[in-house]
Amino acid sequence: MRVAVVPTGEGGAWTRELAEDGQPLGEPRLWTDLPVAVAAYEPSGPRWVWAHTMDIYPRLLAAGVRVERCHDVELTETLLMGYVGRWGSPRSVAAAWARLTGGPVPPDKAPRSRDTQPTLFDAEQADPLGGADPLEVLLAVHADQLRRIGETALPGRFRLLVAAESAGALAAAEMGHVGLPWRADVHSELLTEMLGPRQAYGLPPRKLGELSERAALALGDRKLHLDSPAEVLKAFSRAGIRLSSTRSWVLKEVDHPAVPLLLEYKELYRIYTAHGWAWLSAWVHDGRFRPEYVPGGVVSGRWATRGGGALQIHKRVRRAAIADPGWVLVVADAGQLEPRVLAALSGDEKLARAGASGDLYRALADEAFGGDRPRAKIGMLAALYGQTSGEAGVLVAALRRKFPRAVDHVEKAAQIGESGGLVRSWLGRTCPPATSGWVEGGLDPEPVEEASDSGARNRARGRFTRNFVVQASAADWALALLATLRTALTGIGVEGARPELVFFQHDEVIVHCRAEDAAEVTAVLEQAAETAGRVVFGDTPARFPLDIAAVECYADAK
DNA sequence: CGAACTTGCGCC
DNA sequence: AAAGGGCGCAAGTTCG
Repeated sequence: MRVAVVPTGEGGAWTRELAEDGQPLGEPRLWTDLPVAVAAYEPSGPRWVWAHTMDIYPRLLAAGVRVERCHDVELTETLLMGYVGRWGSPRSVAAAWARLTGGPVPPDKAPRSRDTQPTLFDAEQADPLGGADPLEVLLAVHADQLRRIGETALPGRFRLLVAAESAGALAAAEMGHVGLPWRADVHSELLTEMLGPRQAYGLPPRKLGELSERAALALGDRKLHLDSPAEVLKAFSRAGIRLSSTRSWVLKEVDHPAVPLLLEYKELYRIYTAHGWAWLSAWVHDGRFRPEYVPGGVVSGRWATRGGGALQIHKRVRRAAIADPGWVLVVADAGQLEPRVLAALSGDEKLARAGASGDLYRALADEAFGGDRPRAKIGMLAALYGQTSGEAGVLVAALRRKFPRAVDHVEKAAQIGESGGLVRSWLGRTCPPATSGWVEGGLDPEPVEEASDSGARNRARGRFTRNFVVQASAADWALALLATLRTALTGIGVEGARPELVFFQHDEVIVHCRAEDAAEVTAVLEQAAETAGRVVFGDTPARFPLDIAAVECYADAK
């Protein structure tokens, strides 16, 4: 059964039971309390149909209510509009309703920020519906979505995509709610160790000051401002060294006494600004780092975050992610995921078998690169990213001789992109069109470019679509893993001390659990990875094993 | 003055 | 001649 739910704006909710095809089964029901309504239905295992998980579910979690399944209408609308090449069209329920009824399509609101708490269908939103009943509108849009899903080329896969995307949104809200265990005291000590003690507001820590002073002196300008690339370039040029940029890989090639100082400064400065004390006080509270995940925030289906930079936690500060006493972090990452996904996508059984041996790059090296593993890896990544410079082109050619199906698959995706076409992930997530922005009713005209520029742009587009098919299909798999996992974990441990999913980053998950539950969690993880592979890719010889480590500290996992 | 863009780095 | 995908973030820089 499905149950549609619309918050009333005064803390209550309207609900209505639906059949699997979206047709209403009973009459609308008014509840004075949203969490009570949801908690009442949840034991019967419904799929909740609601506008936007990240609006509703955090409120439920705050009230202690967890749900198993949902259909997120906004995320689904985004997938469906993307499927027909209308990426960037407004995705709200009101917009979908307007398209359905031929009314004027309201633009989406600006992205929700952390400190606003908008309610869908509140006063501000009531207008776009033109007085229509919000529950009726939700029902109509949902039923229409089910119809449109049925009309896609591969409805079974698209249904799975919608379910996985929606389950991912549930997981995102749950992870934002529970947070990654984070020891602020350990983090602060770490910073002091690396940077020197924290200074008064605005002043850089001692070690940064010393480094920048020494680097500036070495470049012969005591007042040189290292944070300004332009100034640094000028200083090097005065020393007779012309640089294309101040990127660290460029600097590494230069023999000058200021270079090692500058490189060390850059690394420490990075940690200071991105993961320093300011980050700590903004994002870590009560022993947990609580980022705001944005499911579907990346066109490829990867998540984004809004603040906190949860998907870019610097390796050196992972030392502060420490399990609660008596608990452990079970860290699992899908090693070599993208080449394995490519094997499944392309039906390249030979590549799949290479992956089945464990270390895919090792097997690749033995098969096609005379045992040279580093070259095998570069060749594979070059094929995935479209790199042709240096040695890469030769390595891709070598790869292609032994694994033609896999390499041809990404080459084909690149060709489609270069000629202006769209590509899709395995489950049907579609890449955005080449032009920068779709506006409702037509393409945004772009200024005419020089012929040479358009060639470069087409090739860039080809690299994008080439990578999209693999990255987005890997995201399909990762979402299926997450969906399987969050359900499977509820059966482990004891009430009040269940394992909790605390982190997800593209191809890696962290489960926080009691030490005595770690073995069971590990088994469930392995099983979930297996299930995700089978559910998403069906009958394929490709394997998607997880590297799993149960550790007290995140930094010890790798 | 803030907005919008650029640079360079971190993660995958 | 060169040709590496996706992001977020913070500081610097430029623009209105």
